Order: sequence, then C-alpha cells, then structure tokens
Amino acid sequence: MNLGSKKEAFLQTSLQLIHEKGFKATTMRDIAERMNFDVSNSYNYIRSKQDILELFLFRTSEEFHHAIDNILDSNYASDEKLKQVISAHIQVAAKKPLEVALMVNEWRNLKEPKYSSYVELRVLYEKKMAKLLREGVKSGKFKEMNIKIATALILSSIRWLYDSYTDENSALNPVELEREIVGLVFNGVLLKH
Amino acid sequence: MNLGSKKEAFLQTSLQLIHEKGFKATTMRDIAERMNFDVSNSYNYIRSKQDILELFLFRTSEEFHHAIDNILDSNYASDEKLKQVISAHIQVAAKKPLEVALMVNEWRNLKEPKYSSYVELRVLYEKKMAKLLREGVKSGKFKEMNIKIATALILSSIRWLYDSYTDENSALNPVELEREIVGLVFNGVLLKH
DNA sequence: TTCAAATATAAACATTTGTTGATGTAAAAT
DNA sequence: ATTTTACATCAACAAATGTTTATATTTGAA
Repeated sequence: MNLGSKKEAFLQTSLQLIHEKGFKATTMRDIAERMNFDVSNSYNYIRSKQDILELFLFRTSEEFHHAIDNILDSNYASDEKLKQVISAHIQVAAKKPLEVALMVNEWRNLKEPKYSSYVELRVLYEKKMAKLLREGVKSGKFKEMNIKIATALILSSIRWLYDSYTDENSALNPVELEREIVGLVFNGVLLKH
Repeated sequence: MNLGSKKEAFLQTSLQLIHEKGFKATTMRDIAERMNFDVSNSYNYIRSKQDILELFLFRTSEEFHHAIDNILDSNYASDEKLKQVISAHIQVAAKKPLEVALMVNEWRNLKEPKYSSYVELRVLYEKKMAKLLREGVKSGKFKEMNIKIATALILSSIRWLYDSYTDENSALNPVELEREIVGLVFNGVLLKH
C-alpha cells in the first residue's frame, strides 16, 4: 500500500511533458513512453487525463490563495502587503515553475464542472488583490486609480515569472527580481528629479 | 475569381471559434458546422488547419512590429515613445481583440518551421522594447533598472488588454485605459508626498 | 448562351486518442 | 506459505479528426 513514489514520478513526468507540448498535444502514450511502460499502466496511477490537469491546477491555486489570505489577514500596511504578495508570487514561481506555467497556459482545458470552479477561484483571487489595492488607496498609501485596471495590470505583470525558472538560461536572482519588480510596480519607470 | 467575401467569413468564424474553444479543441467540423456547410468545403478556402493559425498570427504580429518600428524611428523622447507603444497596444487590442487573444494563447500550437520563425519575431519584439527602455535610461528619462526584467514586466502587463474587448461586460474606455496604464507604468501605485 | 470559377456535398481514408478488460508477475504484508 | 498490493503487458474499442477524391450545383463573365 505505497502508491506514492511511482505515482509522483508519473505526475512529474506528465507535468514536464505538458509544459513542453501543451496539455492537448500531450498524449497518454507520450507520458507512458517517457516512463518506459505501456499506456494502460498509466491508469494504475490516475483515473483520467483530466485528473492530471485538475490535480496540479487546484493544488497550486490553493497555494496562491493560502499565501494571499495570510497576507491580507496580517497587520502590515497596504504597501507592505503588496510587496509580500509579489514576493509570494516569485517564491511559488521559483519553487514550482512547471505548476505555475500550467496555471497560466492550460487552465482553459479544464472541463465542466471543474472549469467553472476554477474560474471562480481566479475571479476570487482577483477580488482579493482588488481589495488590497482599494485599502491601499483608502489608507493613502496608494494613489487614486481605477482598481479594475490596476488589478489586471499588476496580476498580468507578474504572470511571466515562471519563465525565468523554466528557462535555464536566464536564472534570475530571486532577490534582484523582487527588488526590481517591487520598484517598478511601486514607482514605475520614470526618473523623478 | 472572387474568393474574398466567403473566405473572409470562414476565417472570421474560425477565429471566433478558436477563441471560444482553443485551437486544438476546435475541429474543422466545428467551423464548417457554424458556416452551415460540410467539412470538406472548408478546404476550398484554406489548405490546412494550421494555415488558419499561421495566417492570423503572422499578420497580427506584423501589425505590432510595424507600429513599434515607426515609434522607434520617430524623434520623440523615450518616455513619449513608451507611451505611444502602450497606446498602440491598446488600439490593436481594441480593433482586433480576437487576433490578439490568439497571439497570447495559441502561438504554441504552431508547427515547425513556422513555430521557430514566430518565436524569433517575439524575441525581436522584446529586443525592440528593451532598446526603447535602454535609451530611456541613457537619456535620463527612465531610472536605472534591470532591462530584461523591466521588458518582461511591461510587455506582460499589457498582455491582458484583449480581455477588456472580448468580454462585452467590461468595455473599458480606451482613453481611460491608456491614462491609467501609462500612469501605472510611469509612476507606479505609490502616492508620493 | 457558354464556360470557367466559386461553392457545395458525399464518401471514405488513415491515424490518433483516451480508456477498458483480462491477465500476468514481483514484492510485501499477513 | 499464502494472500494482497503494486506494477506491468497485450489486445482491442469506439470515437474523433484532418484531409483527399470525385462529383455536383450555382453564378458571374465572355
């Protein structure tokens, strides 16, 4: 009654392959081939191809929600909260780049009813970010702005982060990453004199 | 020897469907069904399914390159150039939201050798943006920053734009959009006192 | 009217794909 | 020693899918 090590290996191989070829383009046979066993054996580890996608997507989504919830619940000021959310994104992207890539690129391949629940989670996350920004404006930390636009822009601006960890080439320093991104989000590109 | 109106209708239907379901999930039969004719008739308008993707992707990419090239060639200062690039993105996204959505979501489905040429175009576009930022730093308009990170962040931050035009719900005012985005990219969220 | 181009259908094709069922073997637990 | 449990194969399936070939109808230009 183990079903742990080999299953996890299967899932990691799936994840890697889906990242390389996309979810639809990755066949069960592709995964099995890389695992060096027959297709049918795959179904000793998962119930369906969709399961693979759902597993990673909801698991990683929860990780992001958990992080932002803790930050929102804290007593830090809004600017510090935003900084920490950005930091959390960098950390998750650094630790689980393939999972984050999946979240960015493959969530549209979920089927109902999972698709709808996942979209809800995304919308909820946006609302949490919007709340953070709204509080920041109210408290005088952030300037007046269109919250909807700012939310979309900030979330979008950190969506590429996984790139710097899936590509070996770049390998950006997380500390520098955070400093630069926080700098840009907080103060923009313009030099003040 | 017309082959214009109907072909264009076929392509637009394809585009719409690909946006709804994704490229892989959209079958030739899906498109034909929505056009109210048999699958085989589709091949009077295109040579292959891949052709549809290639057509829109390269056509729209060219539009973006054309815009940024003109801006880079101009005599405006760097901050004004960046403003105009952002403006161009908003305009293209407003005019051709489905094409832009395709660029964001489906380019991975290109096959070699088109895939490689397209990736080259993307890399080239990033280089043009990086050049703009580097000039801005050198001329003292922009602050010192990691160009690689700033390029990725800014391009990513405007990638969601098509959303506000494919969703009917939002329908953001392009003028307000530009004002807000330029405000955030230039000065960030922080209120200065 | 004639003729070619545009537009359409029907039938079939070769693959690919997710999944199942029956079955076998090696290892671990009882 | 025996029975589970984990891990694996083989064969086959039904459905889906991109594409081709042959053929027909409609339409606009000569």
